[in-house]
Amino acid sequence: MKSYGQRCPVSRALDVVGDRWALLVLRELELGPKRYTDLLDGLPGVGTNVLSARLRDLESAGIVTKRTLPPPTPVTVYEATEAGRALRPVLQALRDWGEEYGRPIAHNDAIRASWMLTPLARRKGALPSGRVYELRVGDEVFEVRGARDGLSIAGGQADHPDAVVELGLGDLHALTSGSATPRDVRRRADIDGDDEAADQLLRALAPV
Amino acid sequence: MKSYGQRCPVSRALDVVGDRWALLVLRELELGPKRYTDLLDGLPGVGTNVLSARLRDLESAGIVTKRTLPPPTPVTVYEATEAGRALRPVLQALRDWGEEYGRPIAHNDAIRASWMLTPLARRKGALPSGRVYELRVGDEVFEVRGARDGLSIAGGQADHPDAVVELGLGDLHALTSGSATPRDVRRRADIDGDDEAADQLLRALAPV
DNA sequence: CCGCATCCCCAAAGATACTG
DNA sequence: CAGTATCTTTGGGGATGCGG
Repeated sequence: MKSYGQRCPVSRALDVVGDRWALLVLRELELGPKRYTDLLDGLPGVGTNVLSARLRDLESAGIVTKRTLPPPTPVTVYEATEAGRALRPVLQALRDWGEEYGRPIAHNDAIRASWMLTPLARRKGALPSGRVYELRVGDEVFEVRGARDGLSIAGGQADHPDAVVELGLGDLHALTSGSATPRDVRRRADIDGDDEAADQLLRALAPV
Repeated sequence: MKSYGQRCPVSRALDVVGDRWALLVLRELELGPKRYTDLLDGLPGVGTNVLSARLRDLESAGIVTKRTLPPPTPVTVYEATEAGRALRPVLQALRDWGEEYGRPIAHNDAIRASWMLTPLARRKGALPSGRVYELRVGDEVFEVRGARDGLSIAGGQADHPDAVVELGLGDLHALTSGSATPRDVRRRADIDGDDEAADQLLRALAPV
């Protein structure tokens, strides 16, 4: 994109992340590194050329790094750098504003589990510290951990989780939006491991 | 712009304010209502057609309102609505990020006094409550007020200011960036009214 | 399959001239 | 002053192709 050419920190920020899809790429990387195709799936509507261009831009701006994981599965993943993680307050401010004043929800909007889970990260005291859970929604898998300052969520499988909970996209949406209780969802969820832990996880996903 | 079509508050926010120039229009309205031509001047590089399109978009999105001031000078001004003012945290987060990670400053960047002053608004306890100042930089005029929770800045002339301080763009930049002291700037400033008040104002503009 | 690059087309932005 | 009209240029959406 062309620079605004203004000596103003707002416009200088937008010179870097003001391009279409740019901030949404960062949103996708909030829960950890992702592969190109997973980014494509998390950004429905983006063209493959646009995504690769945006990743190149963000990489040369020092906001994203491309890393190749070691064998035996040499996949390349994209990851937010320090500067990229520093955009979290921007994303959070946009999220807060969008909830209240953004475009109204349309019934054919695309939807992803990670979009519902990201705002729950760093929620205070929702889960016992040290507990590890695996949450599966559709083909998305997340590791949820209880930490002393709240809960953390990352994309990918969990190591030795206390419980594995699998539920549908609709159930997750109902749960996080408050239109269903943890108890409601529990009956339709597929639970593996400690039942008590699974209950903790479901309660942690419901609004306070 | 085309909607992202995603049920995510971040993208739903960007559906409304993600267009080029949109957030910068809100930046220009942070210090109060502005006329079309003043917006043009505060947004160097924007085309007249693009600005009018953006204002129309933002108005129909309920973020900006167009108001015609009563006679004898029937000028039309644009003003941020409640939803527009609610974008302040977004602008502030972008400002913070841009300071540290944004595009580096170029020597031919355009520059405006208001871009330097906006981040100073609502600064805590910088000026005695109730005091009123007028600050003139080039052809931009601002009203600065001491309030109990900090200082407030608005565009336009002040009513019965305790002091009127006029200084150059370079001096303001030097002052707010810390490369010049209030004492340095004072000698080159044009001061009208209470000298003590003028000193207060200059000190309030310098970094803590 | 994954990770793009290329191509074509259209919509939006840039630039400038002009008007009520 | 406050825009509209017009033209050019750029960037994004969509499809396809292609090497590893």
